[in-house]
Amino acid sequence: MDARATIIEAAAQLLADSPHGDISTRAVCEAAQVQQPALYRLFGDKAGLLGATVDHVWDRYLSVKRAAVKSADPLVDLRRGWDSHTAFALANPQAYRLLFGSTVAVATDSAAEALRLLREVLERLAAEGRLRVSPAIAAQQVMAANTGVALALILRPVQNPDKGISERMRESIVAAILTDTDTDTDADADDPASTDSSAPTSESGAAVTRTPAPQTAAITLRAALPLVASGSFSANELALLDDWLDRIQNLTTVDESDGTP
Amino acid sequence: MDARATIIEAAAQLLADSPHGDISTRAVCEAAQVQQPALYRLFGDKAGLLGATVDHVWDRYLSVKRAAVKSADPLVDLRRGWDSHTAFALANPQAYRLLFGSTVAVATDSAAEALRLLREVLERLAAEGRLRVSPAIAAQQVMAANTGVALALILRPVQNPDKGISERMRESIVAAILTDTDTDTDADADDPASTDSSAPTSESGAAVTRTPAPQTAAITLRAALPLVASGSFSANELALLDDWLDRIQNLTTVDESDGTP
DNA sequence: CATCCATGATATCGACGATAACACAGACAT
DNA sequence: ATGTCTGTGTTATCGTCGATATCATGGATG
Repeated sequence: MDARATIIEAAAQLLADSPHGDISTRAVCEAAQVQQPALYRLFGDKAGLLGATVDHVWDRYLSVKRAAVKSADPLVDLRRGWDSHTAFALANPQAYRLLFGSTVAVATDSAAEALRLLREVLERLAAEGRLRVSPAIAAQQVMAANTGVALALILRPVQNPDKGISERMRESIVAAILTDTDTDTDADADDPASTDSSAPTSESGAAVTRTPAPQTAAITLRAALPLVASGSFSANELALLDDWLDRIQNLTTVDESDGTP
Repeated sequence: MDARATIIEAAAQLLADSPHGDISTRAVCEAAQVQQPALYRLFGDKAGLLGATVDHVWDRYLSVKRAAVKSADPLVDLRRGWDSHTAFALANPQAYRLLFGSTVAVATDSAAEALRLLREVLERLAAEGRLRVSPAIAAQQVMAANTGVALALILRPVQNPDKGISERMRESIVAAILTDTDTDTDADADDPASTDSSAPTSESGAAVTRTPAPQTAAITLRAALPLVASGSFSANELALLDDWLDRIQNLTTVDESDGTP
């Protein structure tokens, strides 16, 4: 096998196994059965090695992404791209941190292509007159928000145990960059998993828009609960009421026209 | 001066001057006129030194933030918090990267307090019935989006030369977490200087007049209660919940805690 | 005075990034 | 065949870094 490929493979493996994302060139050389000068002749620098390694990991990911067929609706492709971005970040946290959380290896080929694919989808949306802002600005916003949630999930899993934050942020950004006439197709024509829990309150369908959402009311009441704490309820009653309000505010979907047995 | 404070000051200075955010304990010791064992006795570890340094920079930032007076409209405070967060990231890029772009020194006191301040603002919004999601979820989303744009501005200034991305993202997230009746200001908020006075012109009238009355929230929730009836609650639970909401909506206690005119 | 603890200073260890110096093999032209 | 050039493998080394062992000193306190 090519020595360069062997070194990159070993570096990628060590990087994935490293808990802190820091690997040493010596360890890479030992794993790849190569001396240090060979590594420095091939990559010139440790940054070059890391860049090539991350580029390789991204390339494996992008090859799958490139093979994906374009949907008829570019909005579906946009959502798929967001989800695959988040999935890649969670699957390769160390490589992702190197690419999006540090100044090492900026603007590698794969990262540029990822951004290019995103822009292509957004330009398709713009061609259909569904974008509220320019594709360049929309791409900036989508990329920044996506990296924000991905880094939060990677770096702070304990503070952000909620796995739905990616879907929520995705729908928020989608609603922000799309025109108003397009915000009705958000929650239904999507992957069958559980992404419809993002914004069921106000605009998911015609059924709920008429009545005030109980989630919002529960949130409001819960926040105002300390004002009534003193006189009328015991501590236990308040605790139980708070539990129930929490249950209501976390309800996923309340469409009465759907799901009722 | 305290040796610990001297070391932290020197470390902060070196960190701010470092182009890549990597400082050595030896350089810190030389700058602070201290031997290495002293540093290790005081901070135990390099991570401890970095954590204390970043904590110190954050504390300076938070002292300004804490001193800021609360506005009558929590939405104004939310926007101010967002802008100051972005400004701090741009003013202290290296410290910001350490705190939000790496696993070093997670969950320090200052970072926790920053999140707590954000949650306080969001809870005030929730108490006024203007929040579409729970304060915890809204805080997650706001923080993730804010760090996303800040890191994009810091790490990729050439790819993101647009300085309005922070304001755009801010309004997108604001529109996403607020209820529909409150989302009328996102049309144009590009003015970077007058972020404090741009918003309240059109909405502060409707917003401030809304009192954080638990009675109103109870009425709203009670009206929406049939939507959550099936599935999550038993008939007896629903009956008791309805009784309690009735008790809350009939409360006659006057809230003297809030002195807003 | 004796004991103990906090601080200071020197030297050192192992790991790391990076490179110099040298050896060796093949390709090619003359 | 000889010489030169080039690419590659090997050893040894340099300077830096994080971290620590070791010893000395200087008070406090009893």
